[in-house]
Order: sequence, then structure tokens, then C-alpha cells
Amino acid sequence: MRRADRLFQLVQTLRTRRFATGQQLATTLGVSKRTVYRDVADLVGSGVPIRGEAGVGYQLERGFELPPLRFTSEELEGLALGARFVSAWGDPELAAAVGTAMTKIEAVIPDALRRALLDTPLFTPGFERAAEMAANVGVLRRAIAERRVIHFGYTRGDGQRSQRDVRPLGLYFWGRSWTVAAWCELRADYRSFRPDMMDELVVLDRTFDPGEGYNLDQFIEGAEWLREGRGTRTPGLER
Amino acid sequence: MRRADRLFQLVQTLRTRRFATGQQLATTLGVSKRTVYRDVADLVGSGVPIRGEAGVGYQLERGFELPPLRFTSEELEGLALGARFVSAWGDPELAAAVGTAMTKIEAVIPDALRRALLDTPLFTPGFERAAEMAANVGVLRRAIAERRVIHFGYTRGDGQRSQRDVRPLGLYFWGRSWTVAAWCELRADYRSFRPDMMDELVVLDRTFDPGEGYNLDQFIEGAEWLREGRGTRTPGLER
DNA sequence: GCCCTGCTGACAGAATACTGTCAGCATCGA
DNA sequence: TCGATGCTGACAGTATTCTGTCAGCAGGGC
Repeated sequence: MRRADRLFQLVQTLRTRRFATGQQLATTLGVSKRTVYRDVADLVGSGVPIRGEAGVGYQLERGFELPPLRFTSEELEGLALGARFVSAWGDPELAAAVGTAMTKIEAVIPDALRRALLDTPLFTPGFERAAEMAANVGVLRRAIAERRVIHFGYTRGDGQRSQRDVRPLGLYFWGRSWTVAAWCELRADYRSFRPDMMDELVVLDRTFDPGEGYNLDQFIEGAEWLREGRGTRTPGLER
Repeated sequence: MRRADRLFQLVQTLRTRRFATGQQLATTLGVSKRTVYRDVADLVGSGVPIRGEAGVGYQLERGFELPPLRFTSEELEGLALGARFVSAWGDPELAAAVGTAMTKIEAVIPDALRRALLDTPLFTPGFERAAEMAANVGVLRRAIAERRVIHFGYTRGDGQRSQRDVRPLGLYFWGRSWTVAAWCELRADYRSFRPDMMDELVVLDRTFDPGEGYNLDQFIEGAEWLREGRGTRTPGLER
């Protein structure tokens, strides 16, 4: 086995096992312990965040699960604009994430590109209630990905309050505000809700299977306005 | 010199010179031509886009000026959302750029991450006139970066038409539409314009120096509504 | 047609890297 | 204190890579 391949495999092993002692790695890779130490030293020298602790073993730091990406300046320009959108209107978690992403981007671009890419005045002004609008979006995003039922109190525009258990299906951003598409267990039908009108949002342990009757495809099917992509109003919205 | 260092230096040489023959590279690096060919083959095998043409020489393809970036999954999630924003509302050039960026991202993420990252239903519905709105934005973006005066015909809402020479200072996206902040040479004052109401937009050869009286800072100073970040109307807009 | 250049294969000697063994020190947790 | 583990240095034999030389083919520009 070529050394380069072995180094790769060492990282892969750490990726899957999280913890491994030098002896274990040596056995797995079929080399001596001394060679493992040398390999680890080389990898660390190349920037791989492997941590070794005496009495414990080796551990790969989080965040190294993805390979590096190479973007063109045009692509970075687009991503940078997108990052501003997210900063202005995304939920705080994602906004923070794109913040660190932009820091990484800024660190590597040469000065010549900097002006066209970052100094170009391209603004997505946040509105007064932008942060408020995005308040619950992060939680909803996770709930959708994990297919968990959520519970919340909801106050409609006319002041009427209700408690809901809903199965969140998708998030929509309409230029000023978010809505979440969901199957409402109270009404036994599809409904849209505005995250900023929710309070006491809780993600329940209960999960759901989006294949059984209540899924986003059906929601979209019932929403002519959405398919044609021209509506600005949201039918079924609990407003 | 270690081989790895030489490979790096070869790329650096091509970065700065754009063109170089194998013989030139051999002399620069202090090795034989044959070795250069081997090095180039290795680099190409590692994904470096070097193009060799018989009778011409070697050339490094554009887009390789930037080092690779390593993002966490959270950061990629944020950038992915931003990419959707740009696809929906950005100008066609940037939309295409984020498209290829997303292709690169999709290519590397493991299946486990794919669902949370790409399959999460997170939509930024484009509106009927979204493409139309962004029509001239790409051109304006370039003009701002290059500080070039632009000329266009403008039709206001009341049907009144005019021809303008303006110095574009910045682009704003308001959730549904774009405006460009500019110094209007006709009115000798700051004005905002909607790109979708421009026709026959031309970037002139004439450049301007944003330090001389008409710059974005002054524009912002005169725009209380913008500083406080709460307005949805745009004073001075030629509507 | 001619020159310049990229590109490939083969080969042999030189240079380099790789590896295991041994020996010892440092650090962490029990 | 003790054991487990990380970590470092030295050394020598082996394996691998690297490199230049030579020879030839192919494609682009003049």
C-alpha cells in the first residue's frame, strides 16, 4: 500500500471510530506503532486536526468530515451575496454559520479580488422586524430535517389564540417573511404558519413519516398559487 | 528542493506568467524538460487545470487562483440557503455561478449530510417578475465595481421617459425588488433607480472617482430611512 | 514542409523516503 | 505509584521514487 493511501485510510479510520489508540491504528493499517506516529505527525503538519492525548488515544476533531472545496471567484461572489441574504433574513444559527464561512473566504482571497468581491456595495437591508421574523426558523429547520412533531401557541392577526401540534413539512421565504408549511393535527389538514407568530415553540420527541398522506408534495399539489410561483399570498395561512 | 515544493512552485510560476513553455519551466525549476512533463502530468492528475498546447506552451486555466476552502456542515447549510436566495433573486450571472458552486458542494457531501443539507425543504419562491427584476443587476454590479458611468433610458411609473447618465454607487435588494443608488448627472443629485425600469443600459468607458463629492457614504447620510434600516420605501426613487 | 512544442515510453543509476527496532522521556488516569 | 499511551531520536537496511538521457510520435503555427 502506498504511503499516501495509508494516510488517507488513517483519517478515514479516525472519521468512523472517533477514538483510536496508536496500537489499534498500527494493527489496522498493518504497520508498526512508530510508523503510525510518523504518519500522524505528517497529517498534523498538513493541517489535519488530529489530537493525541496520553493515556487516551487519538481523536479527530469535529468539522473535518468534509473535503475542501475549490470555488472560482465568480462562485465566491455569488456565495458572498447569498451570505448577506442569510445574514439579513436567515435564522440566527445559519447567520452565524455564514459569518464564519465569510471569514474563511475573506482570509484567502487576494487583495485584487477583494474589492470586486467584498467591497462591492451590495446590500440587503434588514428590516425592523427581520430578526423577529427569523426567530423560530432555526428550530423549525431542525424539526423538518428530523421529522419531528412540534407544539406551539399561535396568535392570529385577529388576536385569536390556539395551541397546535403540527408536522412541519417545509419552510418558505417570501421576501419579507417566512412561513412554514405543515400538517396540522388539530385541523387534520394542511396549514401554513408564520414562525414569528409562534410562541413557546417546542420540538416533541414524536416523529412522523412524511410518506403517509401528509407530505410536502400533497401540500404543493393543493396550492395552485405555489406551483405557478406567482402568488404573494399564502392560502391556508393562519393569519 | 523537495518534489512537492517544486510542484507548488510550478503552479505558482504558471499563476503569475499565465503562459510558459516546458523548456522555460525546466530552466526556472532547475530540472530537465522530461521532469517538467512528469510534474505537469502529476498535477493534472491531482486536479490542477493545466492545459498544454503543442506549439504554444502551458497555461493555467482561470479559476485556479484561489486556494481550496474547508467548510463545516453548518456553514455549507448556510451557504446553500444563500445560494437559493441568489438563484431566486440574483442576477442571472450570479445565479449561474452559485449553481455551479452548489454542484461542487453536492459532489462532496456524504449521504448522511445530504438530507439535512440539501433535501431540507427550504424555499425562496421566485415571483413572476423575479427574473425581470434582476435583469440589469449583473451589468450594474460590474459597473459599480469598475466605477464606470452608465447610460440608460428610464420609464417612470407615470410613463414619463428620460435618458440618464449616472454614476452607480451601490445596489440594494428590498425583498422583492432591487434599487441602485447613484449620482445622477442630469439632476446633479443622488437618485435611486429600479434596474427593471431601465432599458438600453450601456456601461460607458468613462470612469468616475467616488471620492469627489458623490459617494455612497453621502448618499446614505442623506437617507435617514436607510440608516435606521426600517424603511421599505426609497426616497429619491424615480418611480 | 519546417520548426516549435507537447507528450510518451524505456532504462539505469542516483537520491530519497520508508520502515522496524530499540531506547527513553512525558503525561494522563486509576 | 503504576500502567497505558503519546511522543521523540537514532540507525540501518530496504523499497521506492526520482531524474536525465534518448528516441520517437503528434499537433499547431508559419
